Amino acid sequence: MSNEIRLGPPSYIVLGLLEIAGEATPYDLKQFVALTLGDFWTLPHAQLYTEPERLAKAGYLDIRQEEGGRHRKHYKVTERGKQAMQEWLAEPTDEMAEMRDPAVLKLFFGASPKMLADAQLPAHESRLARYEEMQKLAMLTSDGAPEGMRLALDVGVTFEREAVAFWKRMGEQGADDGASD
Amino acid sequence: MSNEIRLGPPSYIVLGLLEIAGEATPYDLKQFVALTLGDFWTLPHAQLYTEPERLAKAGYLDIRQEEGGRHRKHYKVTERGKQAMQEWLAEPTDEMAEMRDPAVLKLFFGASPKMLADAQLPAHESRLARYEEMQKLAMLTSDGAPEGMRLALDVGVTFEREAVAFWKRMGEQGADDGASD
DNA sequence: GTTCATAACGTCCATTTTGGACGGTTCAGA
DNA sequence: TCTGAACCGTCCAAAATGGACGTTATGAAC
Repeated sequence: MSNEIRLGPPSYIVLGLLEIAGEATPYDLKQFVALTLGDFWTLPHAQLYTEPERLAKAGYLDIRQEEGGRHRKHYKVTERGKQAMQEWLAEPTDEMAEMRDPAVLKLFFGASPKMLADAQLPAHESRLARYEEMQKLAMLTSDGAPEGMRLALDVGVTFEREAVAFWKRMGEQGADDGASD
Repeated sequence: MSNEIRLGPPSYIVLGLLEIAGEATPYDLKQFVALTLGDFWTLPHAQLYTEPERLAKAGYLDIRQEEGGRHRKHYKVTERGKQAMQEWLAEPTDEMAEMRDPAVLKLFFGASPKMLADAQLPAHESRLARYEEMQKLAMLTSDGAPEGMRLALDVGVTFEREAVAFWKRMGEQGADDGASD
C-alpha cells in the first residue's frame, strides 16, 4: 500500500467531505457536493467513485464494503488522510482563481450581449436566490455551518450579485449587436 | 477528412483566435492566450499544439508547414471553421460560470482566512492592476480592441475588485483562527 | 403479492485535459 | 566559434470528463 499518488483539489474535496461526514458512500458525497461545493468546483460523479478508490489504495481512506445487494462502499478517513488534509489546510496558496464562463467566452469573441443576457440573467438570478436562501438558513441555525463554509458562501453571493448586475446591464443595452466586425 | 469531432470551448478559443490572427502558429496562439484569455480560461500549452491538429484533421483549419529548421505549422481557419464559429456565437448558452478557486476551497474546509489573505491579496491586487492597465490601453486606442474583449475585461475587473475587497476583509479580521472546529 | 415504472445507485469506457519532462533551434555576446 | 539563454515543439503518463449502460430498491397500481 501507500503508493505515491498526486493529491489535487478533487482529492482534498473527498478527504474534507469525508472528514465532515465521518463515513460515507460515493453517492452520499455526490449529494453533498451538489448541495455545497458543486457550484464552486464541479466534479463529475464518476470521479466521486474513482477518487476515493485511489485515495484508499494509497492509504488515505479505509473502505468498508457492504455484503448484500448494492455492494456499497463506505469510506472513512485514516490518520494518514487526516494528516494530509491538515497539511494542505495549513499551507497558504497564491494560486489564483480561474473562472470558466462559457458566456464570457462568447462575449469575448463577439457574440451578442443581449442574446447572452437573455439566457444568463435568469440563470444567475436563480442561483443567487438559492445562495441567499442558504445564507438565511445558515444564519438561523446558531451553531449552523462552520465559519469557512459561510465565508465561501459569501464569496458566491458577492460573485453572483455582480454577475446579475452585469448581465442586467448587457440586457438593457441596445438590441442585438453581435456580429459587428 | 471531416471526421466527426466534438467541439468544446478550447476548440472555439483556437478557432476564434485564429480568425482574429488570420494565420498563426501554436506558439503565437500561446502568446496571445497569455495576454488575453489566459486569465479567464486556462489552456496548457500542449493543448495549443494538439487542438489545432485535431481541428485541421476535421477540416476546420488549414495547415501550412515550414520546410526548414523548426518545422513550424501555420494554421488558418477554413470556411467550415468560420461557419462553425459563427454558429457557436449565434447560439445562446445558459451554462453557468464555474469558478475554481483553490483559496476559497481551503477557506471552505476551515483554513485560516488571515493566512490565505496574506497570499491572495497581493496576487489579486497585481492582477487587478494589470487589468486596469489593459483597460486604459484599450480606451486610448479609439479603434482599439473589439467590444467583446472590452466587455470581458470589464467582467475581469469587476471580479478582481471584489476579490481584493474580500481578501482585504479576511486579512483585517482577527489573527489566524484556522482550525477552529 | 405481483407487476411495472421510476428513482436510486454504481461502473465502464472512449476522449480530452493536464502538466511537466525532454529535446532541438535560434540568437546574442564573449 | 563557442556557449548559455531564450525559443519553440513534441511526447507521455496521469487524471478528468461525461455519458451510456447496468443493476437494485421503492412504492403505486392492479
